[in-house]
Amino acid sequence: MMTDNMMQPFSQYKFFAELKNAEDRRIPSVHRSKATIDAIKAYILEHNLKPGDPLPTEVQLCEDLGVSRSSVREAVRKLEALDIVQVQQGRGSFVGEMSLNPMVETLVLRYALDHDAGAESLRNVVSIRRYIDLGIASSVVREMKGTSDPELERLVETMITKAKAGEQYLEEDIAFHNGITAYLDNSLLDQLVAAMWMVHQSFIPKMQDAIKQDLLKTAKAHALMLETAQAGDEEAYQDAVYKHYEPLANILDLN
Amino acid sequence: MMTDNMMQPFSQYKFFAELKNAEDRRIPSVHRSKATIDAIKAYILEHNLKPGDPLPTEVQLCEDLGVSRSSVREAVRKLEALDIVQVQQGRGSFVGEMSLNPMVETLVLRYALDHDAGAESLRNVVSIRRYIDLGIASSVVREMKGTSDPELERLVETMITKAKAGEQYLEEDIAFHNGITAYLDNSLLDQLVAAMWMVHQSFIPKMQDAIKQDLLKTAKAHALMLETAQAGDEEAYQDAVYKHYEPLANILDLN
DNA sequence: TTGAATTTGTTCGTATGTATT
DNA sequence: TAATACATACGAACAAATTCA
Repeated sequence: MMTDNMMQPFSQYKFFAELKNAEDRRIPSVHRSKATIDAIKAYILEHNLKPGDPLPTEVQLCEDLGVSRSSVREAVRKLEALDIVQVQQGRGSFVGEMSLNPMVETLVLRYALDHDAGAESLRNVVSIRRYIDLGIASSVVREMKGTSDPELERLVETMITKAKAGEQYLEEDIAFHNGITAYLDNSLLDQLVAAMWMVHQSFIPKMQDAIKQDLLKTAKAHALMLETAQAGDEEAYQDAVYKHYEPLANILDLN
Repeated sequence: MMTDNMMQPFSQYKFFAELKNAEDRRIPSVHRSKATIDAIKAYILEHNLKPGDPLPTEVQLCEDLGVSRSSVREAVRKLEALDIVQVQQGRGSFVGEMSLNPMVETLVLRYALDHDAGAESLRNVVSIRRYIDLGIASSVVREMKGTSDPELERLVETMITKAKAGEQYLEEDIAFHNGITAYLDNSLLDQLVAAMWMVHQSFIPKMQDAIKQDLLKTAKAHALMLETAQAGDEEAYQDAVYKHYEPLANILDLN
């Protein structure tokens, strides 16, 4: 079932090769939106455009592809939803960042849908966050061993201070985790961690009271993660990760 | 317990509540597409619809929201791109699966963009796959210890057989990894692993020759993963994971 | 099998909002 | 302030797919 879908992302770009060989080739009369999407993707690939680079105007695309304005607009809308294209009224269309934000949006909606499975859904997200933190332990420790990081230390300080004052520290929290993954030089990982964190956080407001008493515990776990990583102790780092998720694990019945 | 509170993070959907209280309230004249999207999302939430459930027709939405058909269509297009809505010509629109497929599509394009950094992009994806496999080791071993799994064993057999014959085993490969994660009872993890695998595989054709000689090595690593998991040996399982990615790690210069 | 009704797919023309110069 | 370029929105009309009598 997945084999067909799987190969699709690749073969779809063949369309452009055909387009090149026959400039006057027109898109079939039905389902032009899909073909138009492929054509725009192909245009980006062909010209090796990077995020922020301008795309042809809607009218231009209409002429080049031989489709109507509406079809082009609907195609652009789809690409916009995926953050492949950014549209600015009055200016034009540009190549997007292709971030994981659309995924966040979808997951947040999806996990809000069935109320019964809501708790389990949040459990899934938190689980994955912990899996990743455990899985990167070895690499993190190797990269951070013997280093010092004033920025991360400042974040830890701030989180502990805020925790003691009973305040949340959402920004510092994500900044800390991204500061850790930054050592791994993997931009996709950075985004994935940030995305999971955002889905996670979008559900947190409702359980603020439940975790409020554990704010300090989590804040100190961050400190422990930083210490153990810099000390080069992988096992202790993984223990710190478990401690970090312990308050949530208790609430969500994570095992 | 958290069911009702679960709605809280979705203050963005306040629009719909306002719409209900003032029936004649119309969406602002500019950027209706965004508001229309929110309204459709709200409709799904409000009616607690599940994947496959039918949505109102385009005309219906036009009347209910007081916007033109074009606006509704563009809004639906965006939701379709995110797999939040599925549209079938002649039948209607339905709630989508909200899968991670859109993310796969985006990542494949994004990583196909700059050929120079293409290798590093693939490196990122493979790295994440390995991080996850390492991170779930502890839980996998705990869940699989002392069990037996004819299906997984059959997959391992097939992969080794095909490897010896010099054949690829894409389907068996992903089936194996999903068979492992199945023990963790985390549907989002299943999809994430499958998604990363698909992004990964979409780049494989380019390096088929390079990894062809390592087919057997990887196939046997799968066998080792299964054995060590069932034997309850976490450390050996992690070693098996490293072995599993070794051929790729060499090519991609993973550390 | 035919045909009508329903629903989405596509096009065109027109008017308006927005940003740049 | 005016002109230009561009995206946003609307509505009517027809095409194509699906369903059902």
